[in-house]
Amino acid sequence: MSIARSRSVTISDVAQTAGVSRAAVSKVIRNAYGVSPAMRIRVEAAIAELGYRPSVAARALRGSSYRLGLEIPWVGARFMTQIVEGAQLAVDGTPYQLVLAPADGPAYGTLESMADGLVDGIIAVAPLTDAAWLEELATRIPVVMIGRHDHPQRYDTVVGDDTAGAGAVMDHLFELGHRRIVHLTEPEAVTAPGSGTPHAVRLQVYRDRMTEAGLADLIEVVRRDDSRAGTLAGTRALLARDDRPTAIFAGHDDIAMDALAGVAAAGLTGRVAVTGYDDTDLARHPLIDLTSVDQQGVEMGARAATMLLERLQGRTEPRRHAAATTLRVRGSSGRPVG
Amino acid sequence: MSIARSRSVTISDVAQTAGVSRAAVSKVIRNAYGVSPAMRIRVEAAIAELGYRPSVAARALRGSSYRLGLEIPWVGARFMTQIVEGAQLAVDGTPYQLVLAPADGPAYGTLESMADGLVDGIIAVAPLTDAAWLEELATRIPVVMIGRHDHPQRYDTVVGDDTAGAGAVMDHLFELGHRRIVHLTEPEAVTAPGSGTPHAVRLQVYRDRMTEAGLADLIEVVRRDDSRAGTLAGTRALLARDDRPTAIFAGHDDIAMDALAGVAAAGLTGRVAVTGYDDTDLARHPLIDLTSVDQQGVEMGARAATMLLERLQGRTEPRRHAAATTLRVRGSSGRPVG
DNA sequence: GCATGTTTGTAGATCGGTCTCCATGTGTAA
DNA sequence: TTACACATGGAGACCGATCTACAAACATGC
Repeated sequence: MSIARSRSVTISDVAQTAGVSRAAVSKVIRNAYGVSPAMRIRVEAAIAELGYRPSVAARALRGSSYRLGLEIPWVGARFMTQIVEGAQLAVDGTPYQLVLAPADGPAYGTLESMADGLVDGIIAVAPLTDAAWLEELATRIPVVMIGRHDHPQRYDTVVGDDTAGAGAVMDHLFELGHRRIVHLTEPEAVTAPGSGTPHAVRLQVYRDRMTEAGLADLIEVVRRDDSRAGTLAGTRALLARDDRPTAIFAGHDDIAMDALAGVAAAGLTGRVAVTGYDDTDLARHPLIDLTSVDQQGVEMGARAATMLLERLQGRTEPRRHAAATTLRVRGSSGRPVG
Repeated sequence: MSIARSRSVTISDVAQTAGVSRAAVSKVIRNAYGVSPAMRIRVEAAIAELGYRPSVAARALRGSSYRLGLEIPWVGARFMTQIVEGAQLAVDGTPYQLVLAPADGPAYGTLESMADGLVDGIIAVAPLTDAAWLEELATRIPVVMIGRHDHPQRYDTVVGDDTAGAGAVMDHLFELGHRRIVHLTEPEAVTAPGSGTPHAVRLQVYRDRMTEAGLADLIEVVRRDDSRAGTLAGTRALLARDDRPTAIFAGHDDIAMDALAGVAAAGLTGRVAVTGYDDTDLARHPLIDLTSVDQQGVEMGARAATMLLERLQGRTEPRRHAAATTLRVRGSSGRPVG
């Protein structure tokens, strides 16, 4: 007994039931000009009676799909939770729906696929994507990028103040008396000098501060490779040395979690300071208690969505929002030991 | 200087460039029958030259959008990471794209909005959604539900073996010598008896096992309310009592994290056993080291996506996949203390 | 009463594909 | 050579909305 897929209710069905034209129904649902109260009532009754819902595909073909696409690198990244939450907040109450698309690396494929008519606008967290390519994309569809330090012409950016944030971390560690500080960050590709990614900036700040403090020869950058296991091994090797670091400045909280795991595995919990970035909910957990930089991820997500909505209203000049940062000092960063 | 939004390349442009009809181009991109090698080459050249990409909206209007929708309750839920990862794996290599939609509660709105033509099929994690409503939805679009113990006629289900999983937890705690075991779970709505949600089943198993063990009067169910703060307060109140529980069986790992936080805040870390469910990546972290039930979330996500793809191929009889569970014993669950 | 302006509702083109015929060309069997 | 099957490409309807132009109805001012 196979059930035939039931064709859904179209605008024509509503028009017929209400005894009006399709155009009239369209006007009612779009709240357009030229509808008498009497007709509105009849049409709305018909819509309710039939349970009509406009087809997104048909709408998108002519006008807009009322969908906003939010591309994120990996659902598991804790920071993304903040971004998504913020974006959702900003979109609530508007006629727009948020749609998420997970992507890998520079996300060209995912971004293209969203631009293929799925959504009216795009918010993306894609630090590696080529700026020129994005400019071109932005000629086809409104775009807001999160976490880029570039100054684009056709899209908006929302970015944290990584210079201040990373600076606050370094200040904090120096004040505690740390000198042998390691920076644990993302792979090369994500931190290439001049690439303008948040992690490139944080890395640069680390280097600069170390140098300014006369600790240039203690500069050490460890990269997390793709596997968590690799990061763990790297961290352990680092901690096994005689001149092991007294502090680890991790590029973000997820990396910091790996660092904490490495420190714990080496039996050094509490004896090596660890700091994170993003102030994710885990950082607040008493068993983690991670010093981290709050860059207002929720606010960033909300701003990005708001900017996108503005663009959909017609704005074309680029905007840029820089989120302020606050260092949240917690138990994971103590004075140097041993 | 406002840049006009550039109209994108359509199938007609390609047809003109290649000197063939629109229908011919359509055939080529769909890999349909009736295309000579010569024409294929010309058309493909034109496509490449113009950088043509078919409009999803237009395609969806007639045929399919090649998008699969995955509805998830909350991006922050750790278990969802596994589901999404699995689904992504299963979809990779097919012409389909995965699209995520966050939802709240029963998700009617979100599910409707996906069914409005955005996607060709739906995977959803929505334990609260009414079964009859889903049956109706499934007449309009293929549906696969994750985490439901019902036996639907028109949609597929992928569900963990909650009876075995929760049973394994209780066995484990009993073996360790625990008697005063509290079950920390979701709000009432999610655990209503007979609702068939995973959490309702886990709760029932808890009750049954306690009763079978002659511990009926020690049964105690604490619910996490919406706020994390509330859960924490509840846990602390629980732990402040003279007859405080020696073990907390949490409904899933995120709840277990709250429980661990509560235990830590009460200064009882290591003295109260805590178990979770889902075996999320956090459970493996040495600072958390949480005993948890592995129900193969990645596999569940992958199965769900595969089932949906099968339905898109034409299958209509309902299928059901029950994932096996394995208890991962870690440091968070020790023998009763004090 | 008539010209004019304002509402109100409709007809029909349009968006960019898919898909069902149908016409033509080519190869093969009788 | 004729008949027929089959391979190939195209014409045109269609999907379900939006939106412009326009017609009809109605109100207003002189």
